[in-house]
Amino acid sequence: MNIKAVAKLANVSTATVSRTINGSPKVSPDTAARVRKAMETLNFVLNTNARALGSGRSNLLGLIISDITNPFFPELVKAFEDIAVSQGKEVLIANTDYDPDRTMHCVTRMLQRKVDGVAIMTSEISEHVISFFLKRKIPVVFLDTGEPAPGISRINIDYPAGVEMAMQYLTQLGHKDISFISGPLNLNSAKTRYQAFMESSAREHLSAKAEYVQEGNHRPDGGYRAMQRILALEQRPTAVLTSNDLTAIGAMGAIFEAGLRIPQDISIIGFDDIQLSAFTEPPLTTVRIPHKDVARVAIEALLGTQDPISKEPKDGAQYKIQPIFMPRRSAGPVPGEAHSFKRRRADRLHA
Amino acid sequence: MNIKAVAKLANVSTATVSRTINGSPKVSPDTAARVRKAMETLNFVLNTNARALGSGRSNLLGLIISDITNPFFPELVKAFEDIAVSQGKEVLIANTDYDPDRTMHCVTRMLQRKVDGVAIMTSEISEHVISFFLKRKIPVVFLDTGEPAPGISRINIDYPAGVEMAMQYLTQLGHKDISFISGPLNLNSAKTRYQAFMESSAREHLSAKAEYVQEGNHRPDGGYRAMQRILALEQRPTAVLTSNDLTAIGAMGAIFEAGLRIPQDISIIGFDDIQLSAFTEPPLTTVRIPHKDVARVAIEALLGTQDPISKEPKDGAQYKIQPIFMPRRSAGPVPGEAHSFKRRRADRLHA
DNA sequence: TTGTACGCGTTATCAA
DNA sequence: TTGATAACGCGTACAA
Repeated sequence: MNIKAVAKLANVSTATVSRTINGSPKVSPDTAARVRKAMETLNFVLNTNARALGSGRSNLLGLIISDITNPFFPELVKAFEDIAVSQGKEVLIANTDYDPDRTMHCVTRMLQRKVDGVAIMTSEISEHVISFFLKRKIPVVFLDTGEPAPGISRINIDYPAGVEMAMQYLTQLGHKDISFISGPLNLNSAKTRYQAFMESSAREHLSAKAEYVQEGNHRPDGGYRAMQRILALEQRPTAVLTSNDLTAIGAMGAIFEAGLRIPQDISIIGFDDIQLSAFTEPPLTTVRIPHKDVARVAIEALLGTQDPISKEPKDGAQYKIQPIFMPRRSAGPVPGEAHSFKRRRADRLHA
Repeated sequence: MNIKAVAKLANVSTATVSRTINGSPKVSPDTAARVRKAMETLNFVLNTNARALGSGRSNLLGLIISDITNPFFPELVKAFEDIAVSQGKEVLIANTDYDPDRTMHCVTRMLQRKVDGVAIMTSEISEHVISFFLKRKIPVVFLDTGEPAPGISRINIDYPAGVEMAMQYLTQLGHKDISFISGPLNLNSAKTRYQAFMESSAREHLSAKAEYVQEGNHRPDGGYRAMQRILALEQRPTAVLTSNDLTAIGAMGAIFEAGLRIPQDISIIGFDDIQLSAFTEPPLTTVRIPHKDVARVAIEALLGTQDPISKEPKDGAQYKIQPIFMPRRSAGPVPGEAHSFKRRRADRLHA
């Protein structure tokens, strides 16, 4: 069940079989047909290991993410895979779980499998591992961290703009006491969002009480606990911004359990816009990260970043992705004040 | 940066390097040390393609799932990966999206990469593709479908038992009019759950109105729409069972939008117990599928199913997984009747 | 248009 | 305990 058996059955050389497989134009239609028939009857399956070994190319794109359990990532993975497949590439997924050891292990896997490019969608990666890829001339695209360089492309989500939209929305609704539940602050990605909040908060001259910022873990339980701490505060904020949707969902649980209403008593806004956020009660107002764009741009960067002639990495591109504000129903006017606030339709079905 | 360079630097043959890499006992400690040092200085990375080609083994376990966007699967993937890695295996993930063509493509990928075993966690796969794996003596484990056979293991979730627990719970709370929102009924997995409901419903002598069963799509939007249809019914049910948690979450949105309360006006129960279901409002009563057990058992089946001596597949094992009922707060006594119902604590933090 | 023959990096067999 | 060398299955010059 290798190329040789096919060649024998079709009465051609292995080279012709190989050419047929790879759609070479210089193989006569009828021999090609004969070869294909032989493959069919033999149930021939190409050995990609041998192919990669011989050609040096694996047709594999690596995708490193930090937490497959956070719905944002599966959505990203799916978009990435869809586009990759449409370009004739396959995807090798690796999950770091925010663990440095495991991250290193993921990088090794990518190297071992000779990927044609890697998208690193976790900011928890030491810059020096890039060199591993660069030395081997493997194109890299990063999300959310660092500067572009030859062979390295960067995708930056405009967090400040996203946070600003949310803050503007809240201040226009009369909120002045706005809390923030961050992600784990030892993570760069979380820190970036946190800083964006702090800057926006300063710009709007809001009360910058230290207790108004509580640390979560980007998971519901962290948001839940952080919200409990916020609710226990002497002077409770009237609105809460969270570092991601999962955090917001956890926080909503704590709010309801305290017998408060959303958004009448307290407003809440998430970040990411995972599919489920349209189906919480009330539907979650959030800031969407357009994950399809992220995926598209990542693959574009990976496939376009290597000069097809010299195999030298070209100058890496830099992409900026604009978040989109998604007003739903978890954020409303500040309590106790009259505001003209158009209550929106549910929007559950219309992303 | 191949084994040859390492051999040269360490003044040994490539065979010795290979033996060192693979921890062969018959290589003297000091030569091993010399080799390791050489690997270090050269930043040597093993080429797994070459290894797979030479040895015939890939160290790769395939995992085919149907919808990575459904949180149940990432949780399963993660558990599967964790165990696989702890056994020195890697995981190749493939997502079918319920698409037959794509499914076939996934199978081909597995074959091409010469996986050492495949876990097929989607029931949407024609039984004849098994032969592809069996012919090549690749162990297979299926979830939720078919009979065990040589080289094929099966994991069956006891859906009837799971549904029965939910139904018992509801009937004991006085419910007699219980609705069911199914998954897409062209899918085997959805059909199984649907049938379990129908049987349980008959057993409990419940009103088996045809309109009480509505078809969803295993996603929130499907649950939302199905619930709207149910709410429009002349005689509304007092409780709704759903085919999975995502469906339940969508249904809850529709209930709230109709101005009804959960569980005072209507009770709802999910299936799967995804992480988020503890953080909905109210927390979702559901039937847990213990995904860690599923993952553990799957890998056990894959790794134990091939006779290590003869390489002949052993008789496949059959495993039955018992679901676990997770009472939270979305199901309560039937409206308008006095019942002794202990309202549970939230349980958000304690799975 | 087709065939021959070598190389890819590793493992495995057989000698030493 | 180590070394030399033949596979493994495919791609690809180069030749025909």
